[in-house]
Amino acid sequence: MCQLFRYTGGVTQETRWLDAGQQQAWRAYLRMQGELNARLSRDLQANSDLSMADFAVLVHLTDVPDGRVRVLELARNLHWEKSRISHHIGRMEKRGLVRRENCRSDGRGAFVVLTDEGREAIEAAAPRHVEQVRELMFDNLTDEEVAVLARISQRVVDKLTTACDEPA
Amino acid sequence: MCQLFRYTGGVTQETRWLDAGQQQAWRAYLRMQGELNARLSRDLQANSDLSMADFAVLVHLTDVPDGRVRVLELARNLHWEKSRISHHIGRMEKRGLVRRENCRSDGRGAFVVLTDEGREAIEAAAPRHVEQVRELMFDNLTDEEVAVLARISQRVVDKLTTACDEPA
DNA sequence: CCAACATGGGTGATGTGTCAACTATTCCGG
DNA sequence: CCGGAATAGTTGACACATCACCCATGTTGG
Repeated sequence: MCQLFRYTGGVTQETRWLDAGQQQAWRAYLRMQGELNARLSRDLQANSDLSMADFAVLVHLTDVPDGRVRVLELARNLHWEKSRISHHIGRMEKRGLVRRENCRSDGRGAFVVLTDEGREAIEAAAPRHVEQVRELMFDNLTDEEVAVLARISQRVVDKLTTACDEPA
Repeated sequence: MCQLFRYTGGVTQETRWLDAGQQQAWRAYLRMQGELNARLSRDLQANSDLSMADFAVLVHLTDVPDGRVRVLELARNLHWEKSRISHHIGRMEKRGLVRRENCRSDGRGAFVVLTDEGREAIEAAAPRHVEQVRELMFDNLTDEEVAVLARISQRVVDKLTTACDEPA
């Protein structure tokens, strides 16, 4: 996922390849993305026995009344597919971090509910994880760089959400 | 992977939480990272029947004499673990994109070799993929933003590679 | 020469994400 | 009130990444 754009030959059509600066930025970005994720995941797992995905789910549950959310609302909020949520909730349920509950008002629906065990897990995990994000990312960045990162990310996300029909 | 840092209460220790700007940047970054990856992967798969990982391997192989590399050199270059490479090469071999070859000079060793089919696959896939990276990412960014992204990424990667022993 | 160790690489189990297909309920027009 | 469409959620098959462990070959000190 890192040397992606060394490839610059062999195709004769008029493809708009990346210029040198863009190539460098893209490779550096891919590498940061891959390794930062790997590192955070590994340490979170080792320290707290949670994956980043577990963490995201638990965070959202602590942030919602009664620690109860409808499954698809959780999915929308995390920008996950419904099947991903479903599988993941199943696995977390097995570990006792959450439990499912039927919804009275809509027979199709289900709630995901934070268990005490889940709450303890996230409260134990969060400080260390945040500290690590700070250390690996933000302590190395100026305020302006943080602002630019936010701006870039937001712009790309916007582009992604508008460009969902185009044939690519 | 996106609402990670709404969590700001419930812990009384003196944890250095993220400030508002950092939280926003972190969430936006996580979301960009997740969705950009998902989108590029999905389209690459749909258009060319390759994953990002396949692509990365094939790119490296086109970039090396005879399209032949030792397995661990490939791993080091992509910053992958050896078992990841091994599994992945196995799957790519089944699909005819690469093949393995024994190494005479070192009986333990093995080469990964690009097949004609693999070369055709990467040459067919690359232009569209690059075009999409441009469209989704670089066409939305000023030159300065690209430079900042590269700088940020590089600095975080450096931090990651130096901070490999610390207890997190 | 040989025992210990390092190195190159593979394997199987497990957790995870995606896609397509499925079930069950609810909604909505006639 | 009934039949079809939409909605909520689950399931199974598959690709993928990681971990721990394994085997074979090479290397090195005695």
